[in-house]
This record gives sequence, structure tokens and C-alpha cells, in this order.
Amino acid sequence: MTTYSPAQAAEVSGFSIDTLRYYEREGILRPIARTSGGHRAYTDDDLGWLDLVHCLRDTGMPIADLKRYAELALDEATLAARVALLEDHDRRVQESIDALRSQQEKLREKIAWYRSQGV
Amino acid sequence: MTTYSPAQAAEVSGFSIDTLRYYEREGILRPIARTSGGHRAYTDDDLGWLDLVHCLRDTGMPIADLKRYAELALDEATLAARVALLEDHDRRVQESIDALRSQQEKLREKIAWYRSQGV
DNA sequence: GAAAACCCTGGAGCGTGCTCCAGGTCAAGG
DNA sequence: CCTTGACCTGGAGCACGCTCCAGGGTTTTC
Repeated sequence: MTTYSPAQAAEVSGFSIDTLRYYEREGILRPIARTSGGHRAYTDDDLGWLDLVHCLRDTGMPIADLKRYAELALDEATLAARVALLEDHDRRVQESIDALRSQQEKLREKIAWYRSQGV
Repeated sequence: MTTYSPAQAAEVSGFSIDTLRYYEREGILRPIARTSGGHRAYTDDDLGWLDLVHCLRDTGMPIADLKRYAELALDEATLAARVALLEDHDRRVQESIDALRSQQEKLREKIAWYRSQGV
């Protein structure tokens, strides 16, 4: 089984080493396996989860929600609940995209107005 | 000329009174006119500017940039620069919409995968 | 086997953007 | 008038999400 050093995990995941440690402290990552010397050894599973975490963070999910999701993920029986949570999040993402677009619309009207004034 | 009390300005603009004061301190709003007693009296112009501020904030423009824009707006001769700034911002908004959408795509693939596993 | 690079922990610090508070002044209804 | 509610200032405090640091142990490289 391949494992990854903190530096490698940071490289692959796109999070900083400090952020990885922070996420672990916060319970967003399950406790990462350690070498005999106490250094972290990330697994492919960990990196897979980090990939989803990245996606959720990039779409604006707060740390607290991510933590709740991670806690659910400890229990196999909560699969349906997790999917429901992702779908809720997807709806919120859609809403923020829509909101952004409508504000962008306003912005463009403003610009067009300036342009019409001969700028 | 109609003017608006802080409470009215908050109501119309959608910002809290505290936020309006904060924006004024930060230089995002030019100093608001005062009544003889020292209370703020917002003008229609102020509210118009606040409307644009709301749009820019909602689309993620940081306070510092907003301040720079506001400083430009003090000088009539900078109209072209201001429009250029808005257009830059519009491009960044487009980028963040695109980024959101591509992450949403990933999220939906994840959901679809769960669904395909019989959730 | 020693230097250099990497990693550990616990906790402090920071940037952003507000939000709240104390202690006092101003304004409008009865 | 006088009460009640809105407003004033300066400054502290807060939520979020990291980021950095000291003081030390581990691993790798030569």
C-alpha cells in the first residue's frame, strides 16, 4: 500500500501541510496513520477524501459542515444521509452561481451605462 | 432634496447601520452629510453608490479594492479608469462563476457515483 | 554517523469584514 | 418639558480559516 509524506500529500491535494494538520485537528480528516517515528503517512483513501474536501471548500462549504459530513462518513450506515447532504450542498452552489450571475448582470448594465455616456 | 436617516439608508441599501458607518470610516463612502445635530443624512446619490457597492461586494470584491475604486471616483477625470476596473472585476466574476461550475460538475459526478452504488 | 531536510506538538497570531458596546447627544410624540 | 427612541464616537470583540513559531524529534543523503 502506497503512502504519502505530509509534503507529498500537500503537493497532491493542493492544501498546505499546515492546513492538512488543521483539518485533522478539526476532525475533517480521520486521524492519519503514523510511521514508527510519529510522522504522518497519508493513504490513497485519505487523498481521495481530500479531493472531495477540496471540491466542497471551493464551492463554499464551511469547515463546520465539512466536519459534520466527515463524522457521518465514520458510520457506513449513513450513506444515504451523506448523499442527501451533498445534494443539499449542490443546491446551495446552484443558488450562489445564480446569485453571482444576476449580480454580474447588474454590473454589466452599469458598465454599459458608463460606455453609453461616452467613456 | 430628499435625505435618509441611517435607519432608512440601512433599510434601502440592505447594509446594517454599523456596516454603513464602517464603510464610511474605511473611505468606501465619501463623508456623509450631517444634520445640525450631527446625525447622518444620506442622499439619493449615496444610496446609488451603495447599490453598486452591494453589487461589487456580492460578487466578491474585497473592501480594499472597493476603497481604491471609491478614491478614483473622487476625481471626475478617472471615469475611464473606473470603467476599466469594473471590467476587470467582471472578468474575475466570470472566472469564479466558471470555477464554481466546474467544481459543481465534480460534485455532481460524485453524487452520481454514490447513486450508482445503490444509495 | 553527521549534516541537512523533514516532521512533530501546542499554541499564538493574523487578515478580513464586520458587529457590539459604553457612555453620551439629538429628535419627535404626548 | 420630558420621555422614548434613534443616533453619535472610539474602540473592543468576534467568527472564520488558516498560518506561523519555538523547541524538539526523525529520516535521508552522502
